Amino acid sequence: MSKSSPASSAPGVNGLSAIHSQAHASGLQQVPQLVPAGPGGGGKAAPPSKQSKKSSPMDRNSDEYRQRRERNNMAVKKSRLKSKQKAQDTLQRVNQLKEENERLEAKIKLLTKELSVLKDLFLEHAHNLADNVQPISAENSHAENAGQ
Amino acid sequence: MSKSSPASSAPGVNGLSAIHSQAHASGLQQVPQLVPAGPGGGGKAAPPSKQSKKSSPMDRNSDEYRQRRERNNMAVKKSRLKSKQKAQDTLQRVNQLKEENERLEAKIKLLTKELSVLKDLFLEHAHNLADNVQPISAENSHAENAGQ
DNA sequence: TTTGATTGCGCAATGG
DNA sequence: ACCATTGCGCAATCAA
Repeated sequence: MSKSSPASSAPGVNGLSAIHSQAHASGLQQVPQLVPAGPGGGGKAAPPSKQSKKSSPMDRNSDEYRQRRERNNMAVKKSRLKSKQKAQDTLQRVNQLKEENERLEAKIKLLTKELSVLKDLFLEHAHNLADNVQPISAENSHAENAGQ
Repeated sequence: MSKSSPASSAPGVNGLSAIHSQAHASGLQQVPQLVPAGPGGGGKAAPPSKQSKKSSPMDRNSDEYRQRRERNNMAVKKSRLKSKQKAQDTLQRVNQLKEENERLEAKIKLLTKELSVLKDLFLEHAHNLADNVQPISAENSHAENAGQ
């Protein structure tokens, strides 16, 4: 993360048109072609002897450079593939979850119904029992007298 | 900062040390203002009649070119943003579904338990009834008198 | 035909 | 030093 992009143009409002042709730092490659003399600017009188790779813009013709680029390109490709795959998996996961959800909901519906039936049966029985227990006053309709 | 070498001359960059990969020119190269013959080989002949499309090399220094590029860059940015957002939404959706799933499962568990309890009660009653109905060879089993 | 939207790709900076 | 990620620009292609 992080976003330290060089300068680049600022899209924005645009007036866009004034600064073009500017070499974009990143996207455009214009290759300096050769490594200037190093940061020191002027001179560097021959430092020790080992300074070959590093501390220099690294020239793009270098074999090493090309190699690194190629490797990176592969890595990028791989990474992107992976990323895409993951996204797809996530999407699949959504469908999977949706299905399971439906399944669960159906089950709930079923259970609810079963429960309802059973409860009704219970009520019926309870009434029957009540009738048995209190058949005395036959006319008394409702009113649950509990106890005996 | 930086240099402004608009375009004036071709980079001179060299080009490619070797004919690597395809002619696809990707981000590199500022190619002289000339148009290649087309993507490699492809040879998709142009449709009959109607001349090819852009026969013009379309110079990259062109004002119009820069404008088009800029527009496309914006579009690309936008598109990618959107894409990223969508992916994020999908991820969120997954979590949402997962939550609901848990909720449903909990409910199922509850209902199942309730059902189980009711069934047991039911069996008990059934036994009681049986005892009442068939006390004949009843050795006084275990039954619990319905009492209430 | 034009124009925005997408997509594959390479480069470079940066994170690990 | 190396690979993995990520933002970015370019160009080809799609879709209106």
